[in-house]
Amino acid sequence: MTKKRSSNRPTIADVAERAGVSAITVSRALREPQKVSSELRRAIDGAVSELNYVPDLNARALASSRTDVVAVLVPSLTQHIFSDVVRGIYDGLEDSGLRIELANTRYSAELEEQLVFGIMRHRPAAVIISGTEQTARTRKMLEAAKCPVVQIMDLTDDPIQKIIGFSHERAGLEMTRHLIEAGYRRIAFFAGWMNARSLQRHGGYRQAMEEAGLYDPDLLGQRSNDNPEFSRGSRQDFHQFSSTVMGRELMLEMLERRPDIDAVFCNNDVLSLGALFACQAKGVAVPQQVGIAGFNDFDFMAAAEPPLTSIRIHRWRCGFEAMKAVQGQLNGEPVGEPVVDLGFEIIKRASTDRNGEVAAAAQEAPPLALS
Amino acid sequence: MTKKRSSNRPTIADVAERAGVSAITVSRALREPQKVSSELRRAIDGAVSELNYVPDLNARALASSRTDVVAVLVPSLTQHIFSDVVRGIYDGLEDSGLRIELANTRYSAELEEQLVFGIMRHRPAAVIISGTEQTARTRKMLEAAKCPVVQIMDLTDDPIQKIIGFSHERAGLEMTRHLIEAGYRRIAFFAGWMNARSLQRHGGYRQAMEEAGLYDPDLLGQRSNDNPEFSRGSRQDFHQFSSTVMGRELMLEMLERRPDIDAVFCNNDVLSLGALFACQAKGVAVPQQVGIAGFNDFDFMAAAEPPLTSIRIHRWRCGFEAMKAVQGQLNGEPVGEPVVDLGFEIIKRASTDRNGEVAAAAQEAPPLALS
DNA sequence: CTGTTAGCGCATTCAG
DNA sequence: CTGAATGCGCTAACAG
Repeated sequence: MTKKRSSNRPTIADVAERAGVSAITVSRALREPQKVSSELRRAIDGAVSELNYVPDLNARALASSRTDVVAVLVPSLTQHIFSDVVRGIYDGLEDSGLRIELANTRYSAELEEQLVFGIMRHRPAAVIISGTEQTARTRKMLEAAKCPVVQIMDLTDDPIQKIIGFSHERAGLEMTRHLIEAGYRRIAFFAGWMNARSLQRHGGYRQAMEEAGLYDPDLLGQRSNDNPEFSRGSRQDFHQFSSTVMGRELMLEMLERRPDIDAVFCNNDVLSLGALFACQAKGVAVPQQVGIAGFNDFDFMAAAEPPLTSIRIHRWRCGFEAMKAVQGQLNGEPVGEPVVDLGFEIIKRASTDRNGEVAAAAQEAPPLALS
Repeated sequence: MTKKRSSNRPTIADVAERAGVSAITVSRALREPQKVSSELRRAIDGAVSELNYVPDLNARALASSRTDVVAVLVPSLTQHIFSDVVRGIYDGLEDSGLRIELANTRYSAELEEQLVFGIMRHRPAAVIISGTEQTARTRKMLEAAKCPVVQIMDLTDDPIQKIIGFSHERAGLEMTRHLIEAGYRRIAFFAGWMNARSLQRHGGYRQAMEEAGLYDPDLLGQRSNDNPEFSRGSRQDFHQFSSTVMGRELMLEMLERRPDIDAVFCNNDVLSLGALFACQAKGVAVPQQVGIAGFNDFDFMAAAEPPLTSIRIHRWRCGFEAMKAVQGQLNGEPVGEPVVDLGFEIIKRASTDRNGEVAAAAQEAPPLALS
């Protein structure tokens, strides 16, 4: 009878035999070297490299009912805001030996639920998930998972376990106040893709405008969300809805429809870039005739002509801290603060500098340091 | 004696008992429903949902020595070129039930080798990996893996199994020829982060320039690659090296050092955007005084003022096709063509339209009225 | 510090 | 179409 061993990869038993020890000693030498005498350790290491032994993590997962996979769910892979978050997560990995299973929820709570269900079958070591709009079933699965769960990129009083993010509403509020203080009055809001967080930002904008007696619902630039492309099967993603092209279109339309506007607050830097190009194309002076502000503070905002005002959010850090929180809990540390507010900063640049204050300062220290 | 069962999740045996069948029938009903009578299937489905049974994929992986994990390795998560590829890969997943383990190689072949080693311990169903610059050991591991391996985003005569991409050298060549045909002569090349593919693009540029007797090595704008930040532990990624800020800096430097240049071919659209802003800041007319071309054709290129010429590459499709190729092989289909060239398109826009052929009317607009 | 025993939960034979 | 026996490769729990 032939042995069942379909693959002829060496197993831990082969290593044990070769090193003249038992399998469990090999297992220990690999996972907790300090618990094995250096003599045996040397023999085992030798056998491992001679045999080219590679542990089977699936078997390990089954035997120990633990894995080294951290599941990460984000609504988009192409919006830099999330790719930066994901990069922060990866940078937080370092040499932890953990691995990332990344899932794309496409801003759909239903799809997210399906993905979480699939992920649970893997028994992940931890879950990092964006936002707070999980379905009831998703939340239940996550609560039942008995592993660290960290929500990111938003805030709530009622996190599943822990949430690390910032207030979109306050950010929208403060930026709008900045625009009002700068002297702008008819401030449009460009929405792009209206997800829950966009709505919060708009809520802040609305509050600030109402406080100042300036709110006008007509000053909203957006596209319908009722687009069949957003359905699950879509391959288009929704990325076209927060594109520079759309920012340009929205601005051209707004200049046509409401030529009296004197500023636009864009829900997304990418839109604000398009708005700037529209102004350039129409000969509209920024910031004198129209002020422009974005959201996220991507790198191009500082490089634009004129440099564009934005809200710097700590997206990289959000991912990084989430990963560190996961690792801490995996090491047995307590959960700590359930709500971590990373804050944000209003970065004032020339595009909203109607009175030339920033420009005056910039005379002394040019924004771009050349080599 | 207590049962070992640490977790009290239901197992396939519990379902079997409840449904009055054997475990293997449950297993089959779940994986190949058509091989089980509809009567039993109903009973099993009932038991599954009553018990809330969720199969343990780690056990399945161990028993079948197969997994549903596709490992994907890319050099960066934040450059849109790769986030678009990754999105294509995800869009290709559809309902295949496959999962993605995504790894970030940070443009380091050594890190890539370590990551591949780690991934192999998971016995992935397939591997999708960017480029052709794997180390010898990486290649060996991949060849030994006995699973589908697809390389992407480049071409080579000697793929590990299959490669899907396009020729960076030809793209560089054809864009440079376009610039020369448009009447430009002193054409600078902005490199940004000089990886293997950037070098190929530059090779194409150089060839075209030499053919025309125009090559001048002094017309290169780049930053040193010998930056310690690029080392493995870096949290900065190299993203600053292909940023809009850097494009602006490179252009300002070049205008200073070689005021005679009449065009720049940027290795990356993001750089070209910065170059455009630099021209605007200095009052340099695009495309009349200086032509600008990029690489990738990101969405903002069409929205810029003036719209920017670029090379459209099929990055989304590259990811999508790679995923489809993987699925095909997993379904037992042959590998097919080992080298799949997806090509590229030169997208000519106003920024290189020196003679006003593309958009005569669009250039009527008055010069930018910005400070 | 090291070894023995006994599974982890499922899928692969091969029978019926 | 269904089932019984067996082991995938590793590690937990105890013992020595």
